[in-house]
Amino acid sequence: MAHPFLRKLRFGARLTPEDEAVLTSIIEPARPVRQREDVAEEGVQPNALPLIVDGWACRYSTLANGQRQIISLFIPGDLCEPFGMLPRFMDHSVATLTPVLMSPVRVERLKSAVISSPRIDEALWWDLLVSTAIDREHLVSLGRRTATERLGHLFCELHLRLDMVGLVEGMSYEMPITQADLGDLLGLSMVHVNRSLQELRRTGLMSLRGRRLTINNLDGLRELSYFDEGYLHPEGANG
Amino acid sequence: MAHPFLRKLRFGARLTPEDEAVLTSIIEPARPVRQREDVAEEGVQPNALPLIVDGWACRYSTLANGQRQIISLFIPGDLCEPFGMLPRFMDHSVATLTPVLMSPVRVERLKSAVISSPRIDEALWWDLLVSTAIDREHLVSLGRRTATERLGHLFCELHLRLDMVGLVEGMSYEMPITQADLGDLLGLSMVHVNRSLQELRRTGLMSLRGRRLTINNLDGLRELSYFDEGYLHPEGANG
DNA sequence: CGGTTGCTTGAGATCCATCAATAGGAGTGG
DNA sequence: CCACTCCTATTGATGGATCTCAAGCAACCG
Repeated sequence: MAHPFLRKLRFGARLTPEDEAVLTSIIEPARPVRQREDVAEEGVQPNALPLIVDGWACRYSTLANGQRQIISLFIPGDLCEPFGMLPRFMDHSVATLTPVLMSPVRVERLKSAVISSPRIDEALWWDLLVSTAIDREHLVSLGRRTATERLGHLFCELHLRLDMVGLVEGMSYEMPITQADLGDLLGLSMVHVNRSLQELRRTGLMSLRGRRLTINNLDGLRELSYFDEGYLHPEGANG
Repeated sequence: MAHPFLRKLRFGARLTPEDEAVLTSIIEPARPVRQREDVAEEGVQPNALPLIVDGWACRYSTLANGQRQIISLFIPGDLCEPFGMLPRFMDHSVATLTPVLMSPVRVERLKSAVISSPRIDEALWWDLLVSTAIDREHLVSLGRRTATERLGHLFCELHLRLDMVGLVEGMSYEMPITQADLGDLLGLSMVHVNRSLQELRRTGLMSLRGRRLTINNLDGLRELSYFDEGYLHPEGANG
């Protein structure tokens, strides 16, 4: 099975076999990172971007009063520094939520890949723009959706994102993070996440047993949470 | 007085007089846009980015139930499409909040300016990265700050952003948007914005009479709202 | 003036947080 | 295999934060 990074980028541009070979060659061997560990940039390599191969991670911010807010959620195939190719300043921390396999991607090799192929260039810009669109939709959730709507919207989004990298089986997928993490992601308390999940289960639209999430009624869940897949651009940058 | 766009970019790189001349030359004459009007990209020009010269605008999203969430707030000197130089898809609408003077900036002229000077390149990347940092901090506010904290944080941020473009006099500045707009920006109801503003006034940290906001105790307001100016990088990309 | 827009206030309901306690499961060491 | 601990999920009770509905007021503007 193809690398999740490749699988995802195929949605952003029509990559040729040569493009895929180039991309594959710049992904260095993955190394394990333990659960709940900060991924300092140097922890990987200087001038290298952490690419998730397996497991989930996040970018987060901590307020002076100790509250945590997860800003972005990263799943397999995601670059944890989508702006990595740009001059950048490290504003926020990146941490794993589960055990993670992570490959360092060297910036200079990524840059030469971009120069070598306009399709790779297109695919990486598509990835960056989709990442920022996800963050914006996240912001809309925090501002205007109720707890159950936030959860429903997240699960609809994850259904599409995980499907792009081949991690959906039928209508179900692994959801390996804790309810406390969901709270930090969605701006809710852990207790309220728990109760809202129960309410979602009661509607019958979805179920969550153990770490496996199953969507029983996709259209219903989308309607409940005002989900419109457009922002994920699964049809590519030119679609 | 220099153009607000120039004033701001000076914080991002050490522009030479030649750089500034190049930048000035690509800013086309400003045209007025009425209050509360959508700024369709074509409304300005194809392949041109709306640059705010005077007045405030925003990017927003509307949910299926009619609720509005403002995603980004734009003040003089801001490009309403910070990703403008990239291939992009129009996800969200841009609208004016006040009467606005807006200059179209042609993408191809911006690109050649970037190529002509590494300092212009640096300044524009700095601007883009600060814009996204602002959006992230906004997300943190919606997720984890109370109503008064959100307002206080916003006013601290605006104090710095407006100061960069010369729109702060002493400790006060014009705050020309309505309380309903503040609600849509901060994920609150108009009524609650009103009451939270009163509470902030009661603390004496700031006051808001008419459309003029005055900060009486900057450190106090920052502490109240967990404001850390770092994300705005007023010292430049290399600071 | 009369209409519109924005601001303010009151009352009541709802959503969500906090505090506290319990239960289950996974790992760990004896 | 058992006792222990830690982590996660769950439940109840209560209070606080915020929303909604409704009304009144002030400023501005044609």
